Amino acid sequence: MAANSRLTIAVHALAWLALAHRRGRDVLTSDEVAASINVNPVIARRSLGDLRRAGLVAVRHGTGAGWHLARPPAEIPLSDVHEAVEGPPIFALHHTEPNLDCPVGRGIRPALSDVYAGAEQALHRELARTSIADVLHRSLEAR
Amino acid sequence: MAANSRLTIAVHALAWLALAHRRGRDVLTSDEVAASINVNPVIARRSLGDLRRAGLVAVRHGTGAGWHLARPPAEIPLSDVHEAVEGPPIFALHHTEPNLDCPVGRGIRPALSDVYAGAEQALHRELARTSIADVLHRSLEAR
DNA sequence: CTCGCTGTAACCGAAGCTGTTACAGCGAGG
DNA sequence: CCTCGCTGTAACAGCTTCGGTTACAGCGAG
Repeated sequence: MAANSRLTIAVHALAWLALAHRRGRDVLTSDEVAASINVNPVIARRSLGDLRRAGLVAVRHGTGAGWHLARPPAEIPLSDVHEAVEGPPIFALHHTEPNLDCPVGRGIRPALSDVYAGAEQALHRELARTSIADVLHRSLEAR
Repeated sequence: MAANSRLTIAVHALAWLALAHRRGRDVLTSDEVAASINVNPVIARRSLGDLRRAGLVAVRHGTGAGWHLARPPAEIPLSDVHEAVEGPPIFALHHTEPNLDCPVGRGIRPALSDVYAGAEQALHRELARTSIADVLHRSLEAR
């Protein structure tokens, strides 16, 4: 049960909001979003809250409340979604300080930090190549 | 304490083996490797075991036993190390099957699988640009 | 045969994530 | 101004993963 499905949940929610809007539904409640993803409504609200803080969705309160996209789906790259829901970095350095009597132990951390930063950037660039509109389009045709 | 430092530990071990070899030490014991990384010897052995299964290091048994690189350090890209010690994939799909009554729920999984596969490949390509020899060189000069 | 090191299994504690319950806050509509 | 539905968040349980630790069997050079 313990893996990073946060990006999956967020992308699913955004794609569903985009499709609902195209069908004339201006807003969806968190329960409706959760029902499509098949997760607990609180999970959906947590994800939607992350997306709201990142400015990707907006919420309406009161009677007839619900969520809607804050931008056209073609202008939401997955890299933005990833940033919005991002958990811990992919790679971690040593938990405990390496042995500084060893020449490798003294200099390896900045060297690895550079490599890991480059790897995260590469990931980010790759995710930027796909938008929510792309995901929605491929989901609908892949049937 | 719960992050992926496995790649860090493996790269550190390989760089230390490379440096020791350059200094005339043909093999290192797992205790010596662990002392430099400052981790428990069993952790070092688990990592070295992964690297041995991937053909990156070799082990000598009996008296005078120890570990040594199976290839020159310049021919060990970090992508190979990553493959050797790889844990779970970066992104996971839904834990439970999405709601198939929703058009998004029906088609989103293959669409996301493709995106995630591309992201992992981008990561792999980026890691392939750096070798153990590069890491060792930068570690020694970054003082 | 001895001795040092390898190779694993078993277990612990910490941390993260999902799932669940519970409850305060907000605002449109009556 | 009160009601009602939905949002927003805290608190907790259960599961999994990871590193840390102990313990022990296996192997081979001398």
